[in-house]
Amino acid sequence: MTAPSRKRATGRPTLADVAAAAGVSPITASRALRATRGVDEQLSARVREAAEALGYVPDPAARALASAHSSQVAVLIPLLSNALFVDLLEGVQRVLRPAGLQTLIGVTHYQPAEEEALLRSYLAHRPAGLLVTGFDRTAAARGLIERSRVPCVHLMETQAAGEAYAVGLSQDAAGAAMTEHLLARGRRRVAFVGAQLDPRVLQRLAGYRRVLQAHGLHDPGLELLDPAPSSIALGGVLLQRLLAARPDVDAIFFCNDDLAQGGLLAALKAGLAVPQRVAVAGFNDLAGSDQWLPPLTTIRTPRAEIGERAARMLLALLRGEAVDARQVDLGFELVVREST
Amino acid sequence: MTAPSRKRATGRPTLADVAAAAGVSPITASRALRATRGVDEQLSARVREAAEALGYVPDPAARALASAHSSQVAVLIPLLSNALFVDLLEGVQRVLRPAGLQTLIGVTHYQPAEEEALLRSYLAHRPAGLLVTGFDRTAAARGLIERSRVPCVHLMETQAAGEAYAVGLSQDAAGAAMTEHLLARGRRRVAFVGAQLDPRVLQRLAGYRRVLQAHGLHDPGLELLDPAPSSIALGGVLLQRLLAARPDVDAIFFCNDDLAQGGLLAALKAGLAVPQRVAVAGFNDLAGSDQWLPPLTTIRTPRAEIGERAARMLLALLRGEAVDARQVDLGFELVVREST
DNA sequence: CTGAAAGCGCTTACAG
DNA sequence: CTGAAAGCGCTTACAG
Repeated sequence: MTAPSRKRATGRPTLADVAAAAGVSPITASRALRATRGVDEQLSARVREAAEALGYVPDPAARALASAHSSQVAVLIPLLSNALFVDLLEGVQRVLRPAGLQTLIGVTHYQPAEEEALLRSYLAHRPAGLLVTGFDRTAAARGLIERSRVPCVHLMETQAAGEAYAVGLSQDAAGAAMTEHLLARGRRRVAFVGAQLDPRVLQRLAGYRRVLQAHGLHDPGLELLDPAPSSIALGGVLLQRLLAARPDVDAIFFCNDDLAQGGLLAALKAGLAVPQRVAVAGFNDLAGSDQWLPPLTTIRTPRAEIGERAARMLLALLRGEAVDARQVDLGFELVVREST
Repeated sequence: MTAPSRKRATGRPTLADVAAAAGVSPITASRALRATRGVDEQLSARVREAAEALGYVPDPAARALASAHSSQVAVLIPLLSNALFVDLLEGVQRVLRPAGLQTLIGVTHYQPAEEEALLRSYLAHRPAGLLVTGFDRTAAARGLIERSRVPCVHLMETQAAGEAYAVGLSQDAAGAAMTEHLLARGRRRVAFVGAQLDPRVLQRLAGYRRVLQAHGLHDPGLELLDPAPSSIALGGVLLQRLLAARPDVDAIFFCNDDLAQGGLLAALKAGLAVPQRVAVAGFNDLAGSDQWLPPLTTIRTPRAEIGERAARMLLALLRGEAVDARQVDLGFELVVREST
């Protein structure tokens, strides 16, 4: 009888097996493999060899149960169908995976209620950390995060962060910068076309307003806001709607590149000269915007870097290291192409 | 002293608390909450009330450890930056979430080695189920899946499934259908432009070849294959390269919409009349393709349905229910617009 | 239909 | 630096 019939065993080697093979106690094996505290280097090496030889893989469930912390980080984003958030996720995973942390992706569809439900479900898993988008959530969700005491870093925005950890950029400043650019190009009737109307779009809008007001050029009739989700198709529709209402418009600041791309296609279709007749700008610098007709002027946002930096901040928090700045503003870049 | 100082307790109510409140044993409480076997309806109701009153949330780690199965399903896809896979995921989550299963998303970047590493890491979590893309993986990865005995459904392809569970469409037939369409439009020098060159692209290529060969029109010089990742920019580049090499081409079948969109933009830029001078077709019917200039002829793939159907098949397997068909072909739709 | 016992595979907290 | 004991919060397998 080589294998004693342990009734419920899974067949996978356990820490006890590794410990036995290395001739140490399970706790010592545990400590050696986690490199947690001073374990004699010789013993440590023996344990690692034994683990290697047996093909030992720690059981995350047992680990989570015993330590009250899983090795998963929950990330909540509004949408997966927006390249912006995909880039953000790639940045996050690039940092988290090498650190042995898994990413649990939750998609909120811009619905606070959905986010709250996801939070409940994910918090039950006692994630090691939490990454959430922006600050716009239900009071209940905020309470859940706080009471869970799980370290949490906020993504994309830095405004209104208060004491919270956050990595992002000033959406307001970026909106202002684009508006300044359009004015510098000699435009005077600058429209803002927004969809989805999530907090970040509204912050860009605030920047746009501030600049126009400062120049005495703000005209509420040039703001076109639609709560529908952004898309190329909607960009075309909104361009038409705006032109019908305000044929005198000489520049359009679309709140993101999807809309702007659709706007440009619609302009081409309608024979509307861009930028001669009307300048067109976007936001985010998504893939393809540089290939457009004409190439699109936009704001490049460092979303991959935001993801990486936020993940590194979270790692620091998990390790109990000091975080020098609770809020990190990674800025943006105005990319001027032929559409303005 | 109300709260006895249980040293390592988390403060959250446990199954024992619920059982005590309901006046039953923990096992009965467990069974009542899982609705697993005949528990007296009265007791069951009492347990559910107690759980509700205490705000009890089962600990997934404890559950996983005791049952040897987590409530997570690992999904491996090549890329998140392709809308195709995002739609697939949405379909999967739409079915899995209501069933109480969480989705663990792994991105392989089309690298079999990366997929194998992800598989190792995810399998350590003893997922309840596995959803993987296609059949192109390392032998080691195949072995891992098999030995894990975790139910696995394959996505997107049905070809070469053998005994495996799979939900998808015949990429080959879709490639053939598009080629037939171009021939029916009177085109005779039909090019195939492919990038990434993953198995599904090659299957579309096979369909294309088969049809052209049947018509005696196959010309290897009209196949342009580039292993680089697909993008709008690459579509433009490949269009130029093809035209330079074969100015006589009268139709171009791009292996996906990203490339085709870029090809159309480049054609516009170059003043190349589409479809008069050359017809252009894509694959997948991504967002925006209907808004293009001209609107793009393409193949609509039912990826959301594939995700849903695969998830439902997985649920059936988890419940030990019979699955009538191991392979499900959900077909495709030829969408003819003005570009051909 | 219900339950007492044992166990899942780890780590914490306490000693030495 | 190392370890024996206890425990994390559930479910399985066996009785009755």
